[in-house]
Amino acid sequence: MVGDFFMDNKMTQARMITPLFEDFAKVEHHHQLACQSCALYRLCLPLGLHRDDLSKLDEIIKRSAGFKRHQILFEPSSTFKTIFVVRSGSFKTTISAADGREQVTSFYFPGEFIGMDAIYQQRYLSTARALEASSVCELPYERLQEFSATIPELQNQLMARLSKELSADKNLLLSLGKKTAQEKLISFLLSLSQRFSERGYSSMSFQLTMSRGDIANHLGLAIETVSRLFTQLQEQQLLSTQGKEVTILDLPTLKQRCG
Amino acid sequence: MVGDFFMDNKMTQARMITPLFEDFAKVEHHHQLACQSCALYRLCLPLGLHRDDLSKLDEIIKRSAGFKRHQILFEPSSTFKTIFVVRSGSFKTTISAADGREQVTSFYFPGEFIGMDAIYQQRYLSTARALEASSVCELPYERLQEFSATIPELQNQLMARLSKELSADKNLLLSLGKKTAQEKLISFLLSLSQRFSERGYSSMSFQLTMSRGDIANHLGLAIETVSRLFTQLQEQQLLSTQGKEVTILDLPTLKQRCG
DNA sequence: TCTTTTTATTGACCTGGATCAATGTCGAAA
DNA sequence: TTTCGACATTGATCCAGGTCAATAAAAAGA
Repeated sequence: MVGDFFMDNKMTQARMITPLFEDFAKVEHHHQLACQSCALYRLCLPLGLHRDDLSKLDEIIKRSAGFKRHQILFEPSSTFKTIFVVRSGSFKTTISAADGREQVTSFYFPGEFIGMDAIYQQRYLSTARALEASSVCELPYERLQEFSATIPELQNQLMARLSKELSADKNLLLSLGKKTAQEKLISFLLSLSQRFSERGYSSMSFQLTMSRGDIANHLGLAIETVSRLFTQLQEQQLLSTQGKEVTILDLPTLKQRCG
Repeated sequence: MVGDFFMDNKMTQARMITPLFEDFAKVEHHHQLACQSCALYRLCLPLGLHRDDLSKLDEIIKRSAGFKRHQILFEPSSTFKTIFVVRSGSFKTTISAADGREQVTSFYFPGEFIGMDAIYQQRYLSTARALEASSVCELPYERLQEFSATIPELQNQLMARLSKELSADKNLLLSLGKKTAQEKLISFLLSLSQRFSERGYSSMSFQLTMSRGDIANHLGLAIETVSRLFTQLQEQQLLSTQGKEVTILDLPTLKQRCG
C-alpha cells in the first residue's frame, strides 16, 4: 500500500480533482524521496525555505517505513525525540484518563504534524495510531532546534504549526462545550471537507478514514447518536453516505447549521 | 490596584506561603521594572537566558498600564502584533460561535502567555478580558522572531510555551468530552491549585478570580450545576467555600475522583 | 448609610442524548 | 462461498444535567 497517497484504495481517479503530484505512486516507493520533489511540499514544513537550507533539512529527515491500520506510532511511555509529519494515510491521537476512558483529540492527514504537544514535557501525552495504511516523515526535535537557530524561516514555520494546532483545539473546545450533537457533526464534516480540499481532493465527496466510533468519541457523543445524525441529515437531503463515503449535497444549509 | 501582585486585595499575608518577591508592591509601580528583578522571573520567558540577551529582550518588552476588571485586552477584530504575558491579576479568553454563543477557552495567571493561538492566522481568534485589576507585559511578535533567530534558548522557550498550552487544551478536551460534571469541576480546581502553588501561594486555600458563570461555561456546564456541585462537595467534607474562597479539605479523595 | 445590580443558591421539572438491546451489513479469512 | 468478527443502524427506555423560577447574598454605586 506504499503507493497510496492519501486515501485508502477506494479513492478513485474521478474524485481526485487536482492531484498534487502527477505520478506520485511511481516516486513514492523511494522512501528517501527528497522534500523538493515531495507531493506535499506546499503543505509541509519546507515551504519557503531556501534551496540549500532545504537540502540540509532533507538530511536530518528520516522517511519511515509504512504503518498498518491500527499500528501505534507512539504512546505516552515512549520517549519524545521526534515530531512526525504524515506522508500518506491518516492517524488519530487519543489521551486517556486514569481509569482508561479515552478521548480522541485529533485526526491527522498528509502534511500535518503529530506530537507537538510533547515538546513541553519532553514526553508524549497521547497515543497515536494509524487509521489505515500510512507513512510518516520523522523530524528529530533536537536537530530541528539546532537547525532553526540558523534558519529563521524554519523556526517561524514551526511556531505557526504549533499555533495552528492550538487554534484547531480551541475551536474543538467550542464544539464540545457549546454545540448540539448535530452542530458538532456538521462542523466536523465541514472541517474535514476543508482539509481534503487543501490536499487536492474533492471537498464535496470523500471517504472517512475513521470509524463512527472514532467520530463519536472525538465529538463527545455516543456512536448511536452519530449514526442517527447521519440518517437524519440524509433524510433532510443535506448529505448522503454509503458506508464511509460522504457526499455533501447542500453545503449552504450545512454551513448555516454548524453554529 | 497596581500594587496587587496576583490576587485581589483579599489575599492575606497568612495565605502567602512563599512570596516570590519580598517587597513586590513597592517595586511593581515602576512600570519599566526589568525582567532581571521581576518577581515572575522564574516562571516567565527570560528563564535560562544569558544576562546580555536578557537586557536586549528587556528593551523590546513594553510594560503596559493596568487593566480594570472586565476590560478587554484584545478581540478578534484587533490585529495581531503582540503576545501578552500576565504580570499581575488574571484574564480569561473566549471564542464565539457565529450566533454569539461563547466558550471560555482558558484562564491566565501571572507568567502565562496570552494570544499564542493568533500566530498562525496573524489574527486573534479569541477575546481576552481581565477578571480583576491586572497588568501585562507586551512582547512584539516580530521583534521576538528577530531575537529568537540569534538566541536559540529564547526560541526553545517559546516553543515550549506553545506546547504547554497545547497540552493543557488536550487535557481540557478530555474533561469536556469524557468526564462527569463532578469530575470536571474537581479537575479544574486541582489544576488551579497546582498553578497557585507554582506561584508561591497555598495550594490548599485560594480565591477564585472568575465567577461561577465563567467556570460553568469553561467546563461546558450550567451555572446551577456548578453551584450544586460546590454544595455537594462541601456536604461530603471534601472542600469548603465562602464566596470565591475555596479551601481543599480532602486532597487524596479529590484526586481520586477527578478521573 | 441605603439602594440597585450582579452573582449565587436552591427547588421543581424537563429534555437531549446516553444506554440497553436487537438486528443488519460489510470485509477479511479460509 | 461461507463464516466470523467488527462495525453500523434502529428502536425503546432512562437519566445527568439543563432550564425555568424564585430567593438570597454580595458587590457596586450613590
